[in-house]
Amino acid sequence: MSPNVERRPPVMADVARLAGVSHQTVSRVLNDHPNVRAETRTRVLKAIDQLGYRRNLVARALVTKHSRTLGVVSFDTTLYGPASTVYGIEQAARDAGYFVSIVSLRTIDRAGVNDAIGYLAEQGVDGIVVVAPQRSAARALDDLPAGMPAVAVEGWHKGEVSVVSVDQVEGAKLATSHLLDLGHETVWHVSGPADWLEAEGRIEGWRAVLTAAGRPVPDVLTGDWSPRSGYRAGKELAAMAGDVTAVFVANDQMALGLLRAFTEEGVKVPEQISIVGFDDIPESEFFSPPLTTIRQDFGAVGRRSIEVLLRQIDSGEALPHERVVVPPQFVLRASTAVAAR
Amino acid sequence: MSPNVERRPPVMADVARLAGVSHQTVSRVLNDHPNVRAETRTRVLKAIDQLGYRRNLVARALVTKHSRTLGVVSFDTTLYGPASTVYGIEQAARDAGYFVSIVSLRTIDRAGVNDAIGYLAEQGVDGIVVVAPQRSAARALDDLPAGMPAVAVEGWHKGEVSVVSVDQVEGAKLATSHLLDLGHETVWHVSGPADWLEAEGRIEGWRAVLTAAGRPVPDVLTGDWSPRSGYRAGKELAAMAGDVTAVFVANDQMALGLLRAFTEEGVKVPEQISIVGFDDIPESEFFSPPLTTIRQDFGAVGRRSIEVLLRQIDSGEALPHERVVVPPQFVLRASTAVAAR
DNA sequence: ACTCGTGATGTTAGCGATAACAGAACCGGA
DNA sequence: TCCGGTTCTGTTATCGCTAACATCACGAGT
Repeated sequence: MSPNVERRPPVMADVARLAGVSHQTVSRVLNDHPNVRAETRTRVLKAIDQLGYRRNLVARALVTKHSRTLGVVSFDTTLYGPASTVYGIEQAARDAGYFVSIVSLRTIDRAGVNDAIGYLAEQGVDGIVVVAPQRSAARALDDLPAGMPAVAVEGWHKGEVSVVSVDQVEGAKLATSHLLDLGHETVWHVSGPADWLEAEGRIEGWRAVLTAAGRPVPDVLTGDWSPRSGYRAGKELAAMAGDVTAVFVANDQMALGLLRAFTEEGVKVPEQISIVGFDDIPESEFFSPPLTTIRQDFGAVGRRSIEVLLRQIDSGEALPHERVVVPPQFVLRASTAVAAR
Repeated sequence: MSPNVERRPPVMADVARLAGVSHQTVSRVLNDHPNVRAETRTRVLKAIDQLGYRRNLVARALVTKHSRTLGVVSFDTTLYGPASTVYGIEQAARDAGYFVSIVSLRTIDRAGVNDAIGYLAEQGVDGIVVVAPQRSAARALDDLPAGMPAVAVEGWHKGEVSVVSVDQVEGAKLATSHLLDLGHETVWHVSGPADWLEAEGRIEGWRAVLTAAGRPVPDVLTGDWSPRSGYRAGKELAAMAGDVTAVFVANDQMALGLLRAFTEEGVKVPEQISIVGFDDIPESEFFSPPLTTIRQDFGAVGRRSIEVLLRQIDSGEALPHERVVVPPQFVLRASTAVAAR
């Protein structure tokens, strides 16, 4: 017999009625508008509390044109890199008072990324972060909805959008130089899949160092980031044991595969072959032997990308495109040693 | 000199004007309402295409009371388990035509989870998935907004909400039984942190098997899921090498730490000590030795939780609480062997 | 010829908030 | 005392869409 059998959540007007003010005053209290008498404010606050009122951000977004939601398009957030990046993005966004809506693509291609961006645009996000590590995905950024603030992460892209990424080339140089400094004649490379920009950057840095030092540049072995592909590459490399003394592997998971293959083939690391990985996943320190690697600060990448994006959103117009580069860090552990003579 | 210097995105009325129909007819076309003449439909579609119109889901949500967005509250989505679960949730949600808004907590406690749920509720999500592997977080589910469809994942909870999870107890039994079957006198256990429900379930299963077999139940060593904590536990265990012949470790990352510690201490796996892990992360197969472990199908957990949640949303009312259990799977590899006599 | 049902379309009224403007109360200074 | 300017509060319009109802044309049934 209660007057409201229909358990409708309270709206601003209900609060206003209970507090004996207009709904606009309630709105003012909620938005910290200065011109509200302290006594009125507390009365409103009390009413809000009493009714368990929560503001409806959908209605608010409709009139303000701002949803305080950011869209993130990513690829396979199961992988350590994307997962960490997205985590960093989400943390930074929330600290800035934004929500994050995520679309995680199974396969990545221009159409898929475009669809995702379209959905997010319909949903009214204020800006979009595209974690686009692949060339095909990066291209999708060319046809963003006009005026939509956006930033690409880990996607090298010379075009119409700001980019935040770890300096892959530099990281690869660090790894390769380290190995050369240890006295190795040359360094082999197990790379990531061809379409990935990160894979390309790492090849580039590796090749640059070898070339600059006048060393022979061995053929690249190509993996797919998985430990299994590293394992296969490891078997190949083990078969050439005499020739190969140093390998730069494009990520830590593949490096684990190499380690396993070498163990099976009786190749000792680092005595016979030195290995450097890339990423510094939490496991690397406990591989056997602990892996020398290049750390990527994914958290920083996430934070910086939100900074760039919010700057665009706040300015309200198209800013010149930024290019933020996060430096990689060399981590020395036990998988590398002076070349055997 | 263009008439619309102000580049406002087109709205339904613009489309209607161009197509020479009312905005309501445009709405009908967009929502696949049957009563629209084919010729009219194509005309509208053409106008939509011509203007590059996208519907405003915020306005739609305001009137329909459905945002077609689901909220996900999780903890540290950098970890393999949560990351995979969230990925599965996102995929399943999108297949069902829902967006996913994510809040990733840094530290997990009742207040934090409550805040997150509150934010999502304001944002107008149609339902909430809480990945609540800790007791403190699971309790937050008791004060969900009334009428909000919700499901807990990996959180054992006897209360007022549906739960989807992998059968931790069963997994632990599988692991422990395997070790006993191999002839080990008893099995030691390195567990996860105390507050975690999964850690508790694994202890429970392990203890149950030992007790049922009338074996001594050693003290539990407690870790924090990290490889480093496993490493520490490994050092302790290595010091008791003679007594310890089999260890069930609560996750694969800690198992890696044990492996490393044992390698350093010259303890051979599986010759001297057998190890079983939990999770089956992609790396486990390439540990040295490859790790025998218990696989959790996180993708299935994500899918099932969305099924349960959508069922609640679609029914429009409070359904009886479900308890969905996803079976774990035993994966035999090379880190376990028959007990030395 | 006159209903009546049905399909196709248009008109109107909100959804729940904020923006913009309007009005009331109160202040100090001439 | 009166006036102009702050402060505080209320009223109205609006965001872009869908729901509900109204309207109109048309063909079938009597």
